[in-house]
Amino acid sequence: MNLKNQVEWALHCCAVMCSLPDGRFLSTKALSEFHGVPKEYLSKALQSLSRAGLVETTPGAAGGYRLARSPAAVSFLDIVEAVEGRKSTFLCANIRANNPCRPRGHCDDGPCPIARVMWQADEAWRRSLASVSLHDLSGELARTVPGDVLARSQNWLLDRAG
Amino acid sequence: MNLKNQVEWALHCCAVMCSLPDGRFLSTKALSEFHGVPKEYLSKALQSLSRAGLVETTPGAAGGYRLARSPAAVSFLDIVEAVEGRKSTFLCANIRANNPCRPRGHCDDGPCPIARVMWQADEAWRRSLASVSLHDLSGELARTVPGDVLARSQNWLLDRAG
DNA sequence: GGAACCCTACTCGGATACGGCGTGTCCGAGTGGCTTCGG
DNA sequence: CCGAAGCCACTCGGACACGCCGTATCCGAGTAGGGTTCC
Repeated sequence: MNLKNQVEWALHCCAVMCSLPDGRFLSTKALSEFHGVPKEYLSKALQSLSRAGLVETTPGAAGGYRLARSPAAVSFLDIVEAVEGRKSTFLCANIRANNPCRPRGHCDDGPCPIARVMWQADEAWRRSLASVSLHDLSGELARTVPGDVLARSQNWLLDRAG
Repeated sequence: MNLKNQVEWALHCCAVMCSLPDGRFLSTKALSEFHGVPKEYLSKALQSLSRAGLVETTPGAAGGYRLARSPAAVSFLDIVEAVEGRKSTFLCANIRANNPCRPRGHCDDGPCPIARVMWQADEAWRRSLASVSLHDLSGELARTVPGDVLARSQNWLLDRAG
């Protein structure tokens, strides 16, 4: 019951893409070196984001990624689901149907009450993630990270991207 | 990012233990046959519940499991955490520390803002699970499952347990 | 008839095997920008 | 001097290897109750 580390990487990549000037892209290479993670594997996470329509890509030299929408329109849930998938955490095998005392054809329709509780918790998790956008995160970062570190990071990335 | 199927089994086992008369125990064998799951493996889930103090055991013949507390005092979260563990679903590797522009010793204290959002969602998930008790589940079952099926299941289990 | 004994059924923990998936790497196809070469 | 061809860097997708963990099974130690046997 762990989220994959690609989720963390994708979130950090989206975070640095928030303050990307128009017309610029961040390459996988720059992002991987900036975060200290393997380039080829990080590429998988970015491809997931691309498949989900959260980021745009440009092929070729000076290519790379940038956000496809405004930071305020991208929630944590969007990113987590892009990487992790949209299926529920709890998989109901409907084992109540194995009850030897259950008449045939009974309990086959309608969700299992136990599954319903688990799915409600899943919903709460998703709601919480959906309530925070990349814009909110940017604000939080601007408040907690010294301005010079932010600016230097920005320049460091732009130096290495098209 | 899936909960193990043992979670589902443990929840169903706890559900049937709710209406167990005082002084009686349900054996692993009975529980496994009732739910149609492998006995030896279900035993692992029950052992997890036992380790967490949610159920009591009696060794020997006519032995088995019963709830250690009243159904109202056992939440879904208790059961899920007993089987799945108590650690968060999001593991923060603190990759922001790899930022080449970050001055040494900076950002090392205080949680990563991204991790904080993920942990808040985790908290929401846990709160949702903690808000439903086995007592609530029993009520829901009594409302949705026909009384004769409940009674017959009860007797079926008691016939096979001490 | 009562007590001691054995047998059985169960819990509990460890050991083991297998498969799937997360993790990580490598490679080839496609594409766009830059450099270089030729007219 | 200018256009075209080649080169390079990057994206994207697939293939592959490795290791961990969830799944599943088996076995032995310990224990309590019931049946059996012996006094």
